Amino acid sequence: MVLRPRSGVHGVRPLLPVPLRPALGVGADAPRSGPDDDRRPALRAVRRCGVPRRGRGTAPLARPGAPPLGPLHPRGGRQRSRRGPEAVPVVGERRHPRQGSSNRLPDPGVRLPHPIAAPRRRRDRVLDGRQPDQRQHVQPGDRGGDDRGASRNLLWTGVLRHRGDGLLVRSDPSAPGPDRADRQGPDGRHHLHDRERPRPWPHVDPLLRPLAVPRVHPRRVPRRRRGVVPRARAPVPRSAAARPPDREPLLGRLDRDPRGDPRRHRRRDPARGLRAPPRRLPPRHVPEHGRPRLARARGRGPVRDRPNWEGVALSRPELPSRFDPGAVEARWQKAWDDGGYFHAPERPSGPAFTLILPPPNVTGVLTIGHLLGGTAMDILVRWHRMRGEPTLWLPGIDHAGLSTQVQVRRRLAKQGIRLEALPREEILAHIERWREEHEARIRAQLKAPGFSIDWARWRYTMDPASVRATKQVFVRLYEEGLIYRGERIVNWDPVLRTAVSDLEVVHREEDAELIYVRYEWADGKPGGIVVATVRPETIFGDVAVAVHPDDERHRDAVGRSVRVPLTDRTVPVIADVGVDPAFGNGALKVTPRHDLLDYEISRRHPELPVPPTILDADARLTGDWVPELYRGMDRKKGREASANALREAGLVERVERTRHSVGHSERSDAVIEPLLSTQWFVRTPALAPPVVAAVRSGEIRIHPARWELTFFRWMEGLQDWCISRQVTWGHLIPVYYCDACHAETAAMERPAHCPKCRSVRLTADPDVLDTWFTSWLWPFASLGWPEETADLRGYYPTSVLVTGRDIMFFWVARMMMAGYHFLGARPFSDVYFTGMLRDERGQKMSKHLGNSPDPLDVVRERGADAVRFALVFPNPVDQDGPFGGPTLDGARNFLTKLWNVVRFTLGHLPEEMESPRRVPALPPGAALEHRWILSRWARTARELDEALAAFEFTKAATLLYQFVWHDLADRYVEVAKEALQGQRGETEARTAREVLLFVLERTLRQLHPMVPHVTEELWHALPHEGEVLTIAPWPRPSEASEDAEAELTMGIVLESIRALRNLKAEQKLPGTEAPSAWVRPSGAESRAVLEAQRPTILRIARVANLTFLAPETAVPPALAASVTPFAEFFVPQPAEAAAAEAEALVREREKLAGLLEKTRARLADAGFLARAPAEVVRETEAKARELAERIGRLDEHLRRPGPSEAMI
RNA sequence: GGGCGCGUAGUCUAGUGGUUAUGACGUCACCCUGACACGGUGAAGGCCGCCAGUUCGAAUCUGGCCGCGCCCA
Repeated sequence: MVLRPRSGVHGVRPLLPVPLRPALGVGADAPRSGPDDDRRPALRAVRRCGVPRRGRGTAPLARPGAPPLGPLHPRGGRQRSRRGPEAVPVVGERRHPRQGSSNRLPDPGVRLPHPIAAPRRRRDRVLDGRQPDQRQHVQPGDRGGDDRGASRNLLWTGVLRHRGDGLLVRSDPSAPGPDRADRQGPDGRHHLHDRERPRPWPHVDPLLRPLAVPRVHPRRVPRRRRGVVPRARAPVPRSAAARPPDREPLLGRLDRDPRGDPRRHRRRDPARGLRAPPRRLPPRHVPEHGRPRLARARGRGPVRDRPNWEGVALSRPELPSRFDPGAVEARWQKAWDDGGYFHAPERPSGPAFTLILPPPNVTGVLTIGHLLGGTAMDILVRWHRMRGEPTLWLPGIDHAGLSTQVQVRRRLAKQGIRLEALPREEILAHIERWREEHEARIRAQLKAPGFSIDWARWRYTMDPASVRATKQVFVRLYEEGLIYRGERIVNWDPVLRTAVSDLEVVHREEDAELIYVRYEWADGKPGGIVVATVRPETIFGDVAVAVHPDDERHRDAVGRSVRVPLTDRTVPVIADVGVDPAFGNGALKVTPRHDLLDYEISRRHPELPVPPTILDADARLTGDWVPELYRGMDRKKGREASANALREAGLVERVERTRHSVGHSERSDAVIEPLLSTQWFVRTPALAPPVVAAVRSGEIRIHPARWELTFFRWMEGLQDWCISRQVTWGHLIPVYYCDACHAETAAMERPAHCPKCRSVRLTADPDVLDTWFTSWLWPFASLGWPEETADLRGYYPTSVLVTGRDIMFFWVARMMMAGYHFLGARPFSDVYFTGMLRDERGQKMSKHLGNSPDPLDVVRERGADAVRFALVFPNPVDQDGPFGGPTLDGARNFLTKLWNVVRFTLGHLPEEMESPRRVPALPPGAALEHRWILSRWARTARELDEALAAFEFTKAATLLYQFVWHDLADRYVEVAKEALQGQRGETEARTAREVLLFVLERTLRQLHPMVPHVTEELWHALPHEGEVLTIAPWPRPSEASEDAEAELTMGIVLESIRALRNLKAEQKLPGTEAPSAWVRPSGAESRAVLEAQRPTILRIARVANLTFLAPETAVPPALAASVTPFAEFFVPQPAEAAAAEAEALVREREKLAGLLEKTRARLADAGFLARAPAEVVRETEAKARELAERIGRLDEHLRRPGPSEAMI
């Protein structure tokens, strides 16, 4: 290493003065501009500051999505001080006059333990194995009262010196009292003292108290009720206890056992010599349920966990330290049900928000995919409901004719019963039983996640109303000539023995033998024409050999006749443009009844005979044209037999291996047999124009928009829709045939006689309708159509359709057709396609792969809210995203964080705190952080609304996640702690409480659509107004105002903290240590900010003091430095850190040099100077100056003498 | 074969013309800190798939190539 500086000074003083407001370009005219607008240069300037954060991160500032600062958490500082020398082991307020009576001031510099903490202190002591008495007279400057080293001294003296006695015990009697027993929660959960106290929150509907006061919850029963030595409180591990032992965790790490965590072992295992000498633990701390809570074991669980060691009631039952979804979810789901909040009004006042649940197959089981869609729907529905709109989420199930019959058939087959052999009534009875079983399960699956569905409006596609609607639609289309019965090639499922629609056919590539068969000339001349086929068994149905008219190779063959191999028949060679000359030899055998293309060719050649069918409903060879030998063979056997016969006859020219696409039935997986048969069809192309127009005009919007393209492509190539199915289960086709005159009649009811010949002998059509023929009416049939119901008037058209794009054609497009055709109005205004989920290995989740767990299981194991949040964060709902253990863990962790923020807040709210009706008015001189967090909230709220309006659920979740965790918990709570605890006076305390409560309460509302249960629970714990959160009004972002100046100033504070902490870490200073620090601001403005915020910086960065240096002051040696654009920060550098520091400095310098080089190159470019916007040029110049100066500073510091020569 | 989409730290992901490229998971180090160890602090980790082009300037726009996925045939 070239440079071996003796002293490390990290970074160089920046050129940029602190760019406060003037530099921002933020005027009153841009109050709502986002972070990426003209404010950016200034933000960047701060972000650019020279804190050596190699590799990642930028300054946080007003950047909502990019909080680079780590959470602020004072490690010691004031807190540590409190437990410091004068850590008197107060036993309880009433017994320790020293503590509670504020009129007896201690000596300056002597700190009393925080009164609230008093009981806990003592317990800590006891657990430490020390007697209280031993600690009674610890003096300032003494070590902090635990066994963690003399380094505390530094902190101690530093804090004291710096702050004087300003941090001493506050004596304001109106502040939260010192007696924890007096501090009631705002939630009304006064398990012990309700009797003695008035209800603190009279506005809480008393009816809800049983809900708000979850007495039933065993975890909430105060410890002392259970006896003096409570047992481990058994937060029953859902993992081990709740899950049947034979079941594997579904999603990996569902039940991560903390005992398996090596880190914990490390700490707990004295044999490993790392820490934590074995302590004598009270019996209750012995982990009994596989979940050793370390903190608890060390006695730091929630207060209510502990025995009442003083005999003093802990009057505030706290929330447990973690959210336990099980009981909470059930309780609130019941409350919502009982309250009828999800029942849409019969006659909505004003425009309603309507959402139709895509009806699941009644016999199916919901998958995680359904949960994804359901979560998206619930977010929308709850959001709109909270915005005060009449909101309907209508559920239902689909009779799913074909797939239901398949499943019932399978079940019967296991009992040795062949479904086809049963009479229709019996089949229907079997199906009905099956439906009952599954419908209950589906309901449970929809309830478990907490979907806010209007259960009272549950519908079924076999409801009488639906039957009526279906029939009516059929008859109407029949009368309009849009339904017809015709002979067409259909996709025949030989297993289910029914036709299926194109969409129900799945194509798969399969290997096959392409056999080149010579069709000999009929006139006996040598040679013939060679036809390539993969289906030699269909030779028996040939009526011609076709070649392309332009194909030179076969020009002479056209018009001649060939003998069909293995038969005595001769057929002509014809020319047709439908032949693909590139396939095989360019000659095609034409088998009209068993191939769509062949059928079309034969229709263009009327001279060809109409052949008999050679494959029956079971796809066995049959009919007169098939030689006796082959009759009754299935396709596979017939293929082998005919191929062998061809070989023996010497007609096989050659055989190629090939891959071709084979259609399989979606339901039975049977190979689809194209088969000419008589079916009913809808002329869908006639229904398409208004639909296409609607999407083109934006009357119906598709999200994400790129699917419009796919949509149009399909709509433009529409084929007639085959709607008849040869199965039992479904809506019967309402058509009757006259036995006498064969007239056909479509009618709602069976006619008494034939309208033509008056015959009374009529036969009903035996077929049923495609299930989708009912489903496409769902948006209005489920509302009562064709009756003019109130629901139909009030809730049609619906608002949003959320579904998977795999049924875009099956269902979505057809619903649009039906909506326009039958009601003349769009069925919905927006279509939102969810993505698909991948498992942890990136595989698509599907029932086929067996990697899609039952939503019920996942919800049971992980909790509904965690699952819901995991589905929208951090994974895009509109794209395919992963779903699994880590994602669920992240969601759970977030909920725990939220939970604990509320828990913390509750601990700092006085009893009389009221619900935050409006944004708190900040008194003059209120601390910066209050303005800052309100601004951050307002910004987040605005962006949240924008995201939700754009169906950007992931963005919405991310915004809230970042806000709650980074802004609120890590920064605001940490910074405002001091104020909250009353150490900055009552005014500040009140402001902090009001601001915290406001922000938290609003944020809970905003999170509610995503995670309804936990937010409902927490909301009731806080002062609030209204019955339930579910119907609380959605917060308006404008309640608070965005304050760019506050965000920028706070950014400087946060960045200073980061710089100092970073420096400390660089110097290998233990995190517990609080060194002295120096700062050299780059200008008066930054100096003002830093001076004003000095206490915060000291506390959060955990430095003992902060000395301001004048710009020209020489920096003492042995200081390491960090440079930001607004100030240079210094901390002492231990000798042993110098070398590492030097390396870091060099690396930093090299990096900056590289940047500078790039920047200068740009400035040297004439094109850049000429064409780039002036602002960009200016910025670049400033950047170059700053970089140059920082490099200069680095060099300067690299040359300074090291700490060995001049230790501070 | 046609169409659409996607390639950004080990993994997932944000980012639609000027950022020292976002966050999370995982990794490493320190830390049980009076809300949270499901936690805190700090760190390491990226030729933004490759090659051209457009542009003063490209992760971002265009084209080609490579790889992957989906849909249609």
